[in-house]
Amino acid sequence: MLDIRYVRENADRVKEFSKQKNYQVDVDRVLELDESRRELQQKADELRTERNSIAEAMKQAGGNPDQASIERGRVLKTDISEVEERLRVVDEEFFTLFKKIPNIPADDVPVGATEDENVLSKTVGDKPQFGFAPRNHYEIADQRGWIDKERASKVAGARFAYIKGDLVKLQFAIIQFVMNTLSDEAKLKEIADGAGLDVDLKPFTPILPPLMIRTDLYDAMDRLEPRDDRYKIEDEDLWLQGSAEHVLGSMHADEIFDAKQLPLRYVGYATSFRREAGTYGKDMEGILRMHQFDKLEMESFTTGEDGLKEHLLFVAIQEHLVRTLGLPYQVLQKCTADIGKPNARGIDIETWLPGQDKYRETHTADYMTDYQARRLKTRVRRESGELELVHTNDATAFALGRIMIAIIENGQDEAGNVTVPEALRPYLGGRETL
RNA sequence: GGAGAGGUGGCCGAGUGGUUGAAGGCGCACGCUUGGAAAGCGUGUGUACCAGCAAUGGUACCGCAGGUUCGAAUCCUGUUCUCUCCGCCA
Repeated sequence: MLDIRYVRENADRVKEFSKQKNYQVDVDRVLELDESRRELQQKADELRTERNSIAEAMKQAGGNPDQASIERGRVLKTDISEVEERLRVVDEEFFTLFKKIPNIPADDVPVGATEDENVLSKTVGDKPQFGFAPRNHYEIADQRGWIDKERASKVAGARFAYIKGDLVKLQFAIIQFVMNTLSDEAKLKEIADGAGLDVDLKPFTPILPPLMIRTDLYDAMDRLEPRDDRYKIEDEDLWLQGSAEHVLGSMHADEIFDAKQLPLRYVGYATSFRREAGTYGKDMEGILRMHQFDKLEMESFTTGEDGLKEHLLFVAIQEHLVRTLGLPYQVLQKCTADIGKPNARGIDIETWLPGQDKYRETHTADYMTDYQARRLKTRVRRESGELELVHTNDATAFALGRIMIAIIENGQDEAGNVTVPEALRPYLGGRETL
């Protein structure tokens, strides 16, 4: 959520940015409602002031009954509840509309109407050359007995899979590799230096979060909508999370950090759930798009002035991870229409998939400024004693399914063996191929 | 699932329907003291919204939502979460 004071003073900019991000919001109506809720609030305050002073006078009088005051008190009571009811109605409409206003994009976010207008900012690594027609991950996995979707379909339906054998070992190797990298200060220094970033080197704390989240916190994270893409737990006020971001970012709701505690960095491992509504028939082969997938996700809380640097650090970490696995990739600066509603800035990394002869999205980095923190009420007390909202960043470390697809397709040979990236070998008993 | 206990400020912990935004303690900040520190002493120390240049003032908040009352942290109802015991269970 934005700061309403900002909207009052910059209505035209807010309208313009909302349009650039493809969100239709009636900003004028929001301001109208803002005005009337303040009027009603003031009215309610005045009535309560009178009620309180009557009660005070009554108290001074030793609690003796005074008919006039009692009468007046009764009238005030109904007046107050009447004003409160009007306020409640206005508030409801106000917040419903106000929540729809997206975050303001950072200055350097390219303006674009669709994801086709994302800007390619760099391409890294050489695509592997094969002396044969490279196959896609599913063909290889099928041959190797790594993925069983037929039985998964019997048990759970479409977009589920049993991951089996060496592919499971590979997943756990990747997890170890990431956890070790991100909790190592020396590694972070190497990454930050490589990207020319002067940042705090505090390591990430590994986290295994809950996979369910309450409605109010999900909404405060601005990740509940569209609900069609979420799984609701029947008879409970709970949803399955769609990304560790959702349960990590909401972790410190209603908390006030001491400035010294920041930056606070987490790397969470979580199985994520998505209904993939509206993608029927898309990416049905293999495990590229599943209802359930495992993901390593970074999340951090910083001061406002460190937020952008943190975002850049996250992207540098993502690049480091992909590069260290020897995978070719490209970095895209997402345009206004694609960064997402709570985002001020967003970067995608697409990794080369020879089997599809395409780069496909494997990573996203989101910089939310204080947009999420405002509703979560996650704040920091500065040295001066001032309270400020924190800035939140989240970014994929690895979406395990997708990165394993990339490893399989880039590392394949004609026989269906897969070369293990060197960085992962220590976690696979030194094996060079799977 | 059954039974019971309890949610008060950064933390612990008082609280008889009105002098309680909230005792007391801890913590923290500043000052005094000291060669320096500790101890000791003193002062201060919640959040949000509204008005105001500011000082400040008003309102709300004692898990949450209702209700009773001139007046609710305190009484009533519902609800939620935590803890303990039993049951079940990895």
